[in-house]
Amino acid sequence: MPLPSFTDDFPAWYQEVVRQADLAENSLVRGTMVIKPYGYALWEAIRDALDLRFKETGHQNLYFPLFIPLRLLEREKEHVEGFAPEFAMVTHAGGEELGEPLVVRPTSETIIWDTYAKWVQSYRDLPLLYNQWANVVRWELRPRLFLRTTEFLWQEGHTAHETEEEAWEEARRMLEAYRQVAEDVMAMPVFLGRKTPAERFPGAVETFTIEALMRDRKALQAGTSHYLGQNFAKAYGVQYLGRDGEQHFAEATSWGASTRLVGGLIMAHGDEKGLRLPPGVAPIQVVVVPIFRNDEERGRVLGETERLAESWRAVGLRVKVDDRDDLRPGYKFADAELRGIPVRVEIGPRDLDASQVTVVRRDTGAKSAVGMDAAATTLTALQDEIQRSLFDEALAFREAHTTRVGSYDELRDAIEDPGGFVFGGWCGDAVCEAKVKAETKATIRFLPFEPEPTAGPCVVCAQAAVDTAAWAIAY
RNA sequence: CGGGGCGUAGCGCAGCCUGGUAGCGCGCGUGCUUUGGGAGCACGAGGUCGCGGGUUCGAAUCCCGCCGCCCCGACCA
Repeated sequence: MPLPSFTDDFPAWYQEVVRQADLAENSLVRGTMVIKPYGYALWEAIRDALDLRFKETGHQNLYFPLFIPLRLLEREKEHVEGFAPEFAMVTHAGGEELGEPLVVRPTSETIIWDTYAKWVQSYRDLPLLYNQWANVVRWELRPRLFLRTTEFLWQEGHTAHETEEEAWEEARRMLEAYRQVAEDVMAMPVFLGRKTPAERFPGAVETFTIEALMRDRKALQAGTSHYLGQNFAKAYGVQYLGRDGEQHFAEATSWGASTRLVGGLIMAHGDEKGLRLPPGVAPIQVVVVPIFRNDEERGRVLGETERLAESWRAVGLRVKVDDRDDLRPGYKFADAELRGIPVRVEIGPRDLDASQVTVVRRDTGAKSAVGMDAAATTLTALQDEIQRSLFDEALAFREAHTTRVGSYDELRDAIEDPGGFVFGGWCGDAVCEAKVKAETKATIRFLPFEPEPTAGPCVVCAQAAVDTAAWAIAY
């Protein structure tokens, strides 16, 4: 089945890619999804890349329960108000109405900090550098596979520190971990910055974000890291005896990234033919399609194909031989393209006669003949080349869709065309922020860490700017 | 919750206005021929027509009620 054109109808294209490439499908309860093996493999690759960086920075995994007593959530006022509309609550269990409703976690700060209160007595107990891989539930009105589902998989890091400085460093360190995974593994360039108070995590003092640009020119928040100050420590009574002999509240951070990243991966690189996966996350890096016309050729080709595939696996490539008996090569080519496999190798009688294989890049479509002996080296080098090339292409696309403006008219125009990110001065007033949102649907995605001196006055009200803001229409 | 639309085979749809015993494409199964860009032919399997009630000799079709889903408006990884 051909895909809908992604320039004409991007949402339809997205939905069909997810379906046809066997990534996921909707399940019975609205907003819930079944993640299928190929889609889950993408998540595993992202998860492993993140987990590796968490461990490298000294974190350990642990696990907290799914259910949280409602009263526990209510202790941090801003936090509970922020999440209350999205709660899924359990009111009945064991055949009776519960004395106290249980909230299915929308995030775990509350139960974790309530527990940390028992674990933290002294400065010697700090820092706590913990992370959990879990599912969470936020009741969604407008679900979309991977991008916004009622239940999703994610990781949430929750750390406790002795000093404010340490906690700020932690929040920035984990933002950097997200940047690395997005850019170096997923080949998805991201901007880093702070959120405005309106877009901040409920209960946070500061929220940092990585923001990516999708091929329909909409922005995607791809990961967030929060400096929580002492808000949760105070609400849940996490105090320690300090080096100075006094009681102090612990300093906190939290940080999360979710299965939404799979959606970002699809939308950052996809094209008219389907997915284009960077080798860093591709479950299959090389697909081999054997070609033959009769039983004699079949035996010859399949034998050689398996031998070559094994030699490529031996150098560390993830190789799959598409030996499905009932499908013709043309179908397999299209199928491999749909699934975004970075490199396709065709091996047929003509190749065998010339001691070569035919190599086709998914990202550019370029086809070349490579001698069998050199193939392992060539294929390995190609993975790096494609990884880099996808990143460069995405970066060029983002640069072509990033504008700097000095007035409200320019802002409006730039949101329409070229779309993407629009940088301009901002006075810091939520009224100006809300006005832009109401009139253009664009929100402030982030405030860059380094304000741009050229940004000029607030593009909305012309008062003095205190920040540069990056506006975009977002998912 | 306000506005618009849709429920018929695994998926996408036609049939409904003008009642007469359910059809098309894709997919699925078997066989033969095919195989370097999404194969062809033949045969075949598969349906409580969203649910309940009513009108009628007869309802996917007409009437009443209900349920569910999708799209557009206020929040969110």
